[in-house]
Amino acid sequence: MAHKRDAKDVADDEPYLQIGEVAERTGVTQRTLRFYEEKGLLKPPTRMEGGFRLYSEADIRRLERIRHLQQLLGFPLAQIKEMVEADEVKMQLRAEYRPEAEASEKKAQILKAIEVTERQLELIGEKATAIVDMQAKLEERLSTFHGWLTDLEASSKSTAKAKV
Amino acid sequence: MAHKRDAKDVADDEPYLQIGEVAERTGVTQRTLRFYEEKGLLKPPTRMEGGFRLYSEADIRRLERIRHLQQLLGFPLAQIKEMVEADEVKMQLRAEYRPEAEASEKKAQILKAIEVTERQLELIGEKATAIVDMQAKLEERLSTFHGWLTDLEASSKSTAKAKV
DNA sequence: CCTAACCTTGACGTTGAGGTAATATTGGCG
DNA sequence: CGCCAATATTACCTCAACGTCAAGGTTAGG
Repeated sequence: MAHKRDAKDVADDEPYLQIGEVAERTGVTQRTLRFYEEKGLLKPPTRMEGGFRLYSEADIRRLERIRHLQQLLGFPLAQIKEMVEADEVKMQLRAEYRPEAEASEKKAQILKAIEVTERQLELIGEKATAIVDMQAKLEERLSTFHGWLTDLEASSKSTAKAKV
Repeated sequence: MAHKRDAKDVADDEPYLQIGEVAERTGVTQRTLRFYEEKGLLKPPTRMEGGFRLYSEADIRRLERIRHLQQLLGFPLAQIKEMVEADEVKMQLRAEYRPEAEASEKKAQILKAIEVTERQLELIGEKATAIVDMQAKLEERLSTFHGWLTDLEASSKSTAKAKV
């Protein structure tokens, strides 16, 4: 078996993962991880001296977010990127938010957050409504069919009676 | 290929369109039309003796359905195909449905329709719920931000007063 | 220091969904 | 009939999103 690494010379407290472990844990291939990095979807992770990538939990959360969005929305990676970046901006604001900051600064941050969130809503909005009412239509048809079915059973029963 | 059935002895009361007209009317390129045909998303349309394709209104509706689904769901064409085929089955049933048919036959048809519709729901179901609650979450965050903003304005007003 | 297992970059291959170009027919009009 | 725009078929090109392979560097246990 593989030797288990002692791969941390960064911060000993945080659990850093090498690319292979991330791949295994998330079901994403190593190639895809490098590819996402290349495309700017994942920020370049920290490395050990040898150059091996070391992913943080935050990196992994981001990765999972990407995959989720990709599955969910079927958008091209460029748009997925926009989405995750927007998330990141909001996280950032949240982290930097100090109640004792200047009001004008806080206001600016909140405005930014609002802008970003609105953009996200814009990206998914149309899709959401369309998919929902497609679903509604299907469900309606389904219950129509069930209705027909029960009608049918009822009438077959009555004809049976009529025959006797 | 053998000549399965005659192409253009269909009455010309129905408006048939050539590929170029379809392309123009729908915004889909000719290439894409042929491609979809190749992939089985569109059934081979009727042809004139020379071999030119002649599309019916039904063909066009199907095409538009395909494009809609593609936009909407972001599924691969293979799945889109499943979807439209399911639609087609239902149309078919609807067309063949005669109230004077045998009950057992009608029942079978309805059961088929139900099965197919359930499959369609299955295909979009998960996606629909996921996207909806993503949207909900975003909207919630948005209103939270707006809340913060009004809080902020309120407190700035009060400090202004306090200063004076 | 050696070696197995892991990782690196680089380059080329593949698949899905078409675009583009070349060549050959066809359809309709004067 | 002759001409030319529209169409058919075939074949290669592209772009995204990875897969795969090669050649070599890195890490840690023995």
